[in-house]
Amino acid sequence: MAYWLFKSEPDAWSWDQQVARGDKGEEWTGVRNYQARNHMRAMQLGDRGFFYHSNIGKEIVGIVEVCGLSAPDSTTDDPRWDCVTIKAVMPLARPVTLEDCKADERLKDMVLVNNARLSVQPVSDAEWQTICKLGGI
DNA sequence: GCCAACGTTGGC
DNA sequence: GCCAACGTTGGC
Repeated sequence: MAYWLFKSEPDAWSWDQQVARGDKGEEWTGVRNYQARNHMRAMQLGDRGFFYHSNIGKEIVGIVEVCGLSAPDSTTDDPRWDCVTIKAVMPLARPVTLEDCKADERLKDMVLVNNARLSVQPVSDAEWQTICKLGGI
């Protein structure tokens, strides 16, 4: 199983909204970046991801699961763009901030730390474990 | 609100 | 295929 990180501005789509969708999940529409799209195409059902609030909070707040494979993004007619569907699994007991990640030697290679602008990112097994621990899970 | 970093577009 | 211009993201 692979691990990922999904970024969202809570103004546009927040963790609370994601939780409210329940097991139906939510299509992760609106990604218009090839790298991010390619990550979504590589996702398998059951893959887990962190849910990160950008701009406001700048923290990882929860864990999501891929419950729908990459499919055409319904918000555009442009056939280049796909998206997966994700559902909330559980919140972190303690949010892990970007600052926390930058301060932790074990997380210095995280994409979140090094490539702020990529909205869908891979997370390594070790990084996943570290953040879960920091998050009180 | 600013601005650096980065990705995309489009003219050549 | 290059690269300048432009738009967007996101941390500060």
